[in-house]
Amino acid sequence: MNAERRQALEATTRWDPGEVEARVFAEWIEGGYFHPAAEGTPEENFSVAIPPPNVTGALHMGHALNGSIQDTLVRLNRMRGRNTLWILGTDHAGIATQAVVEKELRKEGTSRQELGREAFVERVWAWKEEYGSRIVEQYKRLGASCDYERERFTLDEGYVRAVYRVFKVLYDKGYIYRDNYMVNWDPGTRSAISDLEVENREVEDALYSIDYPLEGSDRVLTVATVRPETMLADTAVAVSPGDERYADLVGSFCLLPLVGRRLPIIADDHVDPAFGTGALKITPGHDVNDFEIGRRHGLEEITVIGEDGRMNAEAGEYAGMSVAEAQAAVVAALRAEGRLRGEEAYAHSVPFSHRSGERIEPLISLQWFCRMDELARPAIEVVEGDEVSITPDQWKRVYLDWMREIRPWCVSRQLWWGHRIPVWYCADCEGEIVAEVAPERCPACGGTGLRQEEDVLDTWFSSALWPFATLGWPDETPELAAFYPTSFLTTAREILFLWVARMVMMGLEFPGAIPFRDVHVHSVIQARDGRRMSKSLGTGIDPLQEIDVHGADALRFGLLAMSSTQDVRYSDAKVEQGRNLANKLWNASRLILLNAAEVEPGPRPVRVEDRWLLSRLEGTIASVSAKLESYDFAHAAQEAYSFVFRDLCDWYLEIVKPRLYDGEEEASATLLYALERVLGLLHPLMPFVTEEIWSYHPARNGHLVVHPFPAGDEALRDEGAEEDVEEGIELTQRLRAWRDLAGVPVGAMLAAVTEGFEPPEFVGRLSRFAFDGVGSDPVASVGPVRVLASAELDAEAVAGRLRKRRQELEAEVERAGRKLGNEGFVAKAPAEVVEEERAKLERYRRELDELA
RNA sequence: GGGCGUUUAGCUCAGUUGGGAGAGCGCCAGCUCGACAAGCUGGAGGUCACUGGUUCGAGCCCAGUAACGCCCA
Repeated sequence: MNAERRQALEATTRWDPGEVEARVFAEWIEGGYFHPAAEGTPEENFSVAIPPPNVTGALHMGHALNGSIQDTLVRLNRMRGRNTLWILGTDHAGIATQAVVEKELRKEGTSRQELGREAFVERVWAWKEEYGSRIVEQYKRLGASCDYERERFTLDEGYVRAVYRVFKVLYDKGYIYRDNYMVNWDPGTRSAISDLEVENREVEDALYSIDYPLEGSDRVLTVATVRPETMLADTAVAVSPGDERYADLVGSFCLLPLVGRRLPIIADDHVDPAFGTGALKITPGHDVNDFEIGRRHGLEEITVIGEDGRMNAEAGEYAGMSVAEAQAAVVAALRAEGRLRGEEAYAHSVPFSHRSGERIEPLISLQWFCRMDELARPAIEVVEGDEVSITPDQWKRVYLDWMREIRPWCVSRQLWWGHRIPVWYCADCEGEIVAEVAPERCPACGGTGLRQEEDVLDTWFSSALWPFATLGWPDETPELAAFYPTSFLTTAREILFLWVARMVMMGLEFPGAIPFRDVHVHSVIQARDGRRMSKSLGTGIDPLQEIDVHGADALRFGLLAMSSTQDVRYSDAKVEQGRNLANKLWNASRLILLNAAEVEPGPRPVRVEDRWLLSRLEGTIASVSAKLESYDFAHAAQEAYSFVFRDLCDWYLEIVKPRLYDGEEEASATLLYALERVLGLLHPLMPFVTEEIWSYHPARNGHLVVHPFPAGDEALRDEGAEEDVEEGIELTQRLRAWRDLAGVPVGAMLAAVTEGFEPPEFVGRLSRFAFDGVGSDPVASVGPVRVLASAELDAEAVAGRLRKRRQELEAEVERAGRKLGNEGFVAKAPAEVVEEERAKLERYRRELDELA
């Protein structure tokens, strides 16, 4: 270390991440450490595909935790010498991105319709070029060691080929088809959305009872509905097949009020005879259940609400009204005709769009669907057989439950931004052509009047191909050969179905292998008050701001430390703990690096405490490694923290200081060796501070990011040393506590003797006791130590302390005695447990005797 | 309606196969001791949601109750 560097290290008494992080990150990029050659096999290599963030998005806490987890494992494996690829990129987020650009257009007083499709799509690309890299840049702030040279986007040219290939193959297999079917129509985005994009919420509505007169009779059939306006599209009334009240009516007709249409009265199992009057109006055009009933009975499907959310021409005099206006008008008309029997408050579950927030309008619409049952079968088997493991365990069941009940997926969206569905319609023969590249003429009739399907694919359709499309599939690229299947995937549970399940299905169907071996579902970080973190609620906490204040290492450590198998609240304290650990490590390193003699680092223990430290370090390395490998990040972080604070700093550095200042070679070599291993161990968790400290280490011969991760060295394990030093530590703490409670001045050196026990040297030094005491009588006992009388001791305080200790011991003797007096315990508990209890009792009795 | 999860110190959370309740933060008292006040030393603080059961012994196992949360329909 030159004089300038030395001076800088001396002067920096507090870890300051600000300038360092950007500089260190640039060094990593320059070194090309994140850009592996496409060599080796997926079994030898380690690869991860990032859950692609939305291109319109900004880094939030979910990304930050997810990124911290991935980067920790990626760095661990890279340091272990595996060829490691972490591929990143963004998805095009059809609805979100289109919405952002449409908003811009509105401000400019224009619209996408005015621009036309081609110009609009160009405009979105321009937006993407300008703002789309924001979130990628933010991942760098976190320290994420992704391969930024292999960044991908779901609308890249190559990626589009993958999407079209998949569409064509699934179409040819008959899985993808076009059908008039009931979909979740989102009036907000004017597009169909999938079941998974719908959220059901409790809503307080009114339940109206309406009398439908029976044909040729004075009787009426009363039905209940929360949507009276849809009665205009009623095509039947249904009752339960077993319902005796209506058995005679099945097969006859009633008349639809306001409209006058004859409605057949049918019997269907779906009707719950206990709900309302047991008679249900059937509106196949506007209700999911009614649609199913309608198809079973071959009912007419009438549509009275249009895609704009307004009543259409079929609604007659109500045409042009919004749904709410129509409802009011229909209710008023029914009341005027005396058909409204009742109205009561009614709470029920209503679907809303996750995309626009608007209430879903179930509509029959011509859409593209993908049948999922065949695709799901193998995806169920690989998880049942643990070929793909999902942890924590509960998520495996959730995945399987959903997969076993899987339904067709509506994959078309009425948008312009996305993968335009690769289907062309022939104007001449009305043929339907599916092709990976635009056909010039119709293969059936040779006609050239081809028109491409207007709709685009659901963004998740392309995201489902992420693990292999990012590696170049459908081409047989070196990347695909080297890195597929990927090693693991970590994600939030909310996209387990939306994304993870679909990746498994597509991976098995296309490259023909599972996309990843392990899926780890991480916790959701909630706001400090336990509410959901959300921009609209104003409860979000910005990870970049936390990085600005505390440093990326602190945030990473904090997030890992607070993560769990359940949801957790964001903990500022844990992030501060991370910051404190970085600072502690920095300062402990300064102590070592500025004072160590110029020696080759290596374990050179001379005293029991040296062997203790080396052994504890081995234990920590083994334990932290095992916890990281099993996705137990919180305990790994906790253990690393505790080793640095307690073992290394509170005890070892305090114990070894005099030898370090004396320039003792053995102590220096051992400390430098331990520091090297600690930096390696902590690097995956806190890459910046460890890399920066490493730059001052005399053994450095390259960046820490590719330094070998410390492997276990069983030869350094020493149980005896661990026991001896732990005993010394405990005694030191008892002596310190005794001093404090006996009111001894802080600096005073106390005289004492030990009986039949030679404590390690550091015990007396750190507790300020001189064990070579001569002369006066013992005035107190602390374990094996007899404290001798001296002027520093306040007799009354000492006596008080003695009384307190005696009370403690009496309570313990009483407790142990009672336990051993229990015949059941002595007879049935394992012998070793009983023996342990006897030994305790003995020890307490002895100390009590000594105090008397 | 079905399923899952949670309830432990003032706060946020750990508690492995049942054998004397832990951490971080906060709190109290003390400490400019040649790395660090983002620090050091010592301390206080818990009817482990509730009820019952199994057991020599339950935070942990079983049954039930309550509150909160999530997913699916």
